[in-house]
Amino acid sequence: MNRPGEDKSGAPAQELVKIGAFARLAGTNLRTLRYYEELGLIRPATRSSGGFRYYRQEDLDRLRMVASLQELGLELARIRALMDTRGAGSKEERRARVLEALRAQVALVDARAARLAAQRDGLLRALAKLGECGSCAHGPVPEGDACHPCSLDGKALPTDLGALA
Amino acid sequence: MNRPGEDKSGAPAQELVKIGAFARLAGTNLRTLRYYEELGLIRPATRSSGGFRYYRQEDLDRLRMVASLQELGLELARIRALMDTRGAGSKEERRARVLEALRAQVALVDARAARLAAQRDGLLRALAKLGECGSCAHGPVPEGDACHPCSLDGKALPTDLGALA
DNA sequence: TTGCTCCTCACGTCACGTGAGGTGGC
DNA sequence: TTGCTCCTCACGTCACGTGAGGTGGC
Repeated sequence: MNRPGEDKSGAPAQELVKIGAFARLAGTNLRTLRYYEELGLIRPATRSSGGFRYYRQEDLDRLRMVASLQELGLELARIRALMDTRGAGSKEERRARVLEALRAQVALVDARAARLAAQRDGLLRALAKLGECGSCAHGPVPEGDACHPCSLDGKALPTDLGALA
Repeated sequence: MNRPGEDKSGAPAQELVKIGAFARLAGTNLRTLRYYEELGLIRPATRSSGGFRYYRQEDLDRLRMVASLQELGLELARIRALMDTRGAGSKEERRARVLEALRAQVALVDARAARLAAQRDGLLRALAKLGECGSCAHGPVPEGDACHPCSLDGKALPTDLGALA
C-alpha cells in the first residue's frame, strides 16, 4: 500500500496529487471530479492500491477546458463528444468540429434568451395590470371568483392572473 | 361502479370530465395533471369508485393560471405557495404577495439573461479566435499539446480553448 | 366482449449536493 | 494510534416523459 509514482529509490516519477489537492487547484470539488470521471471526461493518472485517485498537474489543462466549455453553456455530453474526437481527423477537421459546436451553442443561447425576454415581457405586463387593480373596487373574493375579463376594461387579464389578484 | 356526479334520476349534477378530456381542454397531458395533483396544485372535483379522476370545467381556471405563471418562469413550488395563500388576508395583502412574487421573478429572469449574455459573449470571442487559427501553422498535435498561450499573439486563448483547437 | 381510457408504480433525465458507513495514508 | 483524506454507494433535486402491467367505463 504505497503511493504510486514512486520507484524503489523513493523519488516521485511525476508530480502526483490526490483528488482534494487537485480539486483545489482546479477550483472545483471532489464530487464533480468523480462525476466527470464517470462521464469519461477526466481520469486520474493512476490509482493507489487502496483506491485513491492520483492526478498529474497536466491534467489540469483538460479539466480547465471542460470548465471553460461548460461556462459557455455546453452540456457535458457535448463536451465529451468534442473531446473524444480530439486528434481524430486533420487539423482542419478538428477545427471545423469545434466551430460547429460553438455555433450550435450560440443558437441555443439565443433561443433561451428569447424565451427569457418573453417571460420578462409577460411579467412586466402582469405587473402593470396589477398596478391598476389597486384602484379597482372589484376583484375576486376569497371564494374563488376570478377577474376575467377585467372589471375595469373588460379585457382578459394578461397571463390569466384573474384568479390570483 | 357508476360515474360520479349523477343522482338517482341519472342527470349529471355538473359537467364532469375525465382526465383525458380535461387535459385536452387545457392543452396539457395526463402526466402533468397527475404531477400537479401530487404537488397539490390541482385536484379533481371527485373520483369514481374505480379511481378515475373527474374534473369540473371550472377547474380549468385554476389550471390555466398555473400554466400562465409557469410561462412566466415561476417554479411550481412558488406557484403553489402563491395559490395556497389565496383568500388569506385582505385584498391588498393578496395583491402585495403577487406583486412581490412577480418582482422576484423579474430579478431572477434578469440574472439568467445576464448569464446567457456572458455565454454569448464568450462564444463569439472563442469563435473569432478560432477563425484566426485557420491561418496558423501551429496548433496542438494529436498527442495533446495545447495552445496556451496562442502561438500567434502570445495571449491566452479565450476560455482556454487551447487544448481543443 | 371489445377497445379505449384510465389507474398506479417506477425508472430516466442533468449536474451535481449531501449524507452514510467505512477504510487509506502519512 | 490519531486524524484527516479518501473510498463507494445511494438518495435528492425539477418537471415531467415514458413505459410496464393491470383494470374501469360505456
